[in-house]
Amino acid sequence: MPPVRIARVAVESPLPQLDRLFDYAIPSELNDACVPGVRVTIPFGKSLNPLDGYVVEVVESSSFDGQLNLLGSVISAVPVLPPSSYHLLRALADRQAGTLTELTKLAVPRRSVRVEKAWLAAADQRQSAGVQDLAAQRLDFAGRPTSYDGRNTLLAEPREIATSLKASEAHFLDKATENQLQAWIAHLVAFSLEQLGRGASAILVVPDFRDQNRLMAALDLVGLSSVVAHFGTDQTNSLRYGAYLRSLEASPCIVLGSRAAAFAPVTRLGGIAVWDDADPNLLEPTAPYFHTRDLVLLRQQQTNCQLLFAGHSRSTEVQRLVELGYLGDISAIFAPPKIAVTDPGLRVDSTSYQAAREAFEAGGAVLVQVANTGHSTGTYCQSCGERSRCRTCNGPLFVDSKQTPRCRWCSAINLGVPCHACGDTRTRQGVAGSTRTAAELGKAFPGVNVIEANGDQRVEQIKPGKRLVVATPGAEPAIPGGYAAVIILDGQRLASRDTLRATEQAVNLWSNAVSLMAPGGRCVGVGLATEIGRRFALWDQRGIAAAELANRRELRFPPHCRMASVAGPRDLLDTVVANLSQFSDKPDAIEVLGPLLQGDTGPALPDPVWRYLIRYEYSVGENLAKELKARVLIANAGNRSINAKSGRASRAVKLRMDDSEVI
DNA sequence: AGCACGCCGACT
DNA sequence: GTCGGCGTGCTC
Repeated sequence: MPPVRIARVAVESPLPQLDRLFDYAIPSELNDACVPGVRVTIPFGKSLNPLDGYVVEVVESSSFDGQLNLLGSVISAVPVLPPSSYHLLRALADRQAGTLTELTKLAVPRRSVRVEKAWLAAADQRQSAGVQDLAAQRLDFAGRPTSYDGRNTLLAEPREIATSLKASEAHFLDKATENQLQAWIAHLVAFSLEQLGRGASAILVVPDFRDQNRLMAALDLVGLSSVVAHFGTDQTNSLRYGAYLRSLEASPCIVLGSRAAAFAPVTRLGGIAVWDDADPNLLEPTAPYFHTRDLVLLRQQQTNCQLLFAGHSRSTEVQRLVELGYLGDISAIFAPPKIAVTDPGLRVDSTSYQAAREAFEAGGAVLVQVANTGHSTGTYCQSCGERSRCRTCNGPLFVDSKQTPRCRWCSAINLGVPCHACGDTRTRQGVAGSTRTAAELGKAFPGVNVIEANGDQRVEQIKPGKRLVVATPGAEPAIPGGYAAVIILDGQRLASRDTLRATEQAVNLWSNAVSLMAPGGRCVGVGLATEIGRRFALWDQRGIAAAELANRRELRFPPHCRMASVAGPRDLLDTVVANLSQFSDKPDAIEVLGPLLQGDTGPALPDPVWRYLIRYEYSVGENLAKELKARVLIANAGNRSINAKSGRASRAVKLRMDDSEVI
C-alpha cells in the first residue's frame, strides 16, 4: 500500500483565528485530482456541512499530532489558486494584517460550471494561437524608452502622438501602420508588446472603465484584442471567470482591467504596468484596504517581473520610491502643454472667455472642468454667511440640477431652513455646479452645442466640432484630435480641500484634463495663480511631487511613514494599543496618536466609536501587523456578540494598516 | 462562526 | 435529583 499523501489546506473562513493551514489525508480516489491550487471541500470542526478551502501543497507527512481527517471532495480540477498566487496573497494579507480569505474572495472569481466546461473542452485546440506573429511587432514613437526593463516610473506626454507599428519579421514589413494615440496608451501598448515578444504575459491595471475602454480600443487597433483577458469592474461573474481561466493558460496574454487584474494568475508574468496610481479607485475599499501599488510591488519582488508606474502626474508614493532609488525614472523630455493661470477673482474670467472664443472661431471644442455636479455647490446664510445645514442630519446643503436644496449626506430636501447660527431663512447660493455653469456658458456662446458630463451623465466619446463640454473631474469625454481649449474652474477649491491628499489629487485631476487637449491647444487655470498653480502651469510634475513629499516628511505623514488606525469601543482599544510604542527596539519607530471620538458633528451614538492612529516606520510594518492582528483577535474574542441589539454581530475593533485618507 | 464541554440556580 | 444558563475553547 502506498503511503497516504497529505493536503495542506487553507480554509475559507472569515475568522482570523483560522487563517492558517490545516492538514488532511487524501483519499486514494482523489489522489490524482488533488493538486496544489484546486478548490476542495473539507469537514471542519463540529459543523455539520463541510467548508471550502484551497489545497496549498501536497506533502508526504504531517507535523500535526492528532488524528487527520479525510478530505471531502475536489470541487474542480482547475488549480485556481496556484502556489505563486497563494504566496502573493499570503504576503499581502500579512502586510495588511488581514486574512487570506479576504483576499481569495477578491482575487478568485466564483466558479462558473458552464464557462469551465467550455474552456476545458477547447484546451487541445488552443496551442497554436498566433501569439508569436503578434509579438513580433513593435510600437515606435517619440519618447519611447529603448526598453521598459526593471522597475520604472514615467511621466506620460499629456497628448496624442504619432505612433508606428513595425514588424520585425520580413513578411510583415509592408504592413507598418501609423496611428495617433494618447502617449500613455502608446506606452502601455508598447509595454505589452515587449512582454509578448519575450513569450511572457503583461498585466495592465487602470483605475477607471474609461481608461480601460480607450486602452482596449488601441490594443484592438494593433490587432491584439484576441490575446486580451478582460478584468473589468462591471463584468458578470461568468465573464470574470472566463478571463481568469484565460490568464491561467500557458500561452501569453495581456491582462487588462481594474484592481482585480493585478491578481491575475498568469503563468509566465513578464511585467505589470499601473496607469495613474494617484487615482483613488486603485485603493481597495474593503478589508484589508490595500492599494494596488503595494500589491504589484509585492508581486514584482516575488516574481522579479518588469514594473512600470505611469501617469500624467506623480503620486507622492512613487516619488518616495524614486528618491529611494527603488524606481528608475524613464520619462522622456517633451514640450510642456500651454497653460496660463489667472489671478483669483471672477469664477469665469476674461482670459478663459477669450480662450473659448478663439477655440470656437477655429471650429474646435472646449472642455470646462468644474469641481461639482448639480446647480450649486452649496447654500449659505445671507446675513451671517454660515453654511446651511440639513434639518435632519446637519449635513451640508447643495442645490441640485432641479434647483432644489438637498443634503449632500442624506439627500433630504431642505426648503426654508433657518440658519443654525442666526435663524435667518434667507440664503444665497455658493459656487455654481456643472449644471449652472453649462447653462451660463451656453448663453455666452449661442449656437454652440453644450454637453454636460459627470458621474450620472456618462459621456465617453464625442465627435469633433464646435462643442462646449462641462465635466466634473474624471468624467471628461475624449474627443478625436483633442480639445482646442481646456478651462479649469474651481481649481483652487479642489486644491484646498481639507484632506491630506488635496494637492496631489488636484494636480492629478487638472493634469488628466490637460492630457485631452490638442497638441496646439491652450489651457487656462482660472484663479490658479498660486504657488502650486504656477508650478502646474510649467508642468513641473517632478517638482510638485518632490515638494509634496518633503511637506509630508516634515509633518511626518504618509507616505514618509505608514499610518494605521484602530477603531471601536474605548476600553478594547486601550488594550490593543497598550505599550505598543515599546514593541519595537528602535525608539520612535511606532507612535500612538489619540484617541479621537469618531463622527464629531453627528448626534451622540449610544456606543461611541473611538479611534487611535498609529504612526510607524516601513521597517517595522511586518512585525507590527502581526502583533496588531494578534491583539485585535484577543480584544474581539470575548466581545463578539456585544452588538447583538443592533441586529447582527460585527467586529468590535476594526484595524487598518494604512489609513491615511481620514485626515 | 458553530458547536460541545462544563460547572451553578429553579423546576417536574 | 435533573434541565439549562452561556463562559471558554477548539477546529487538521
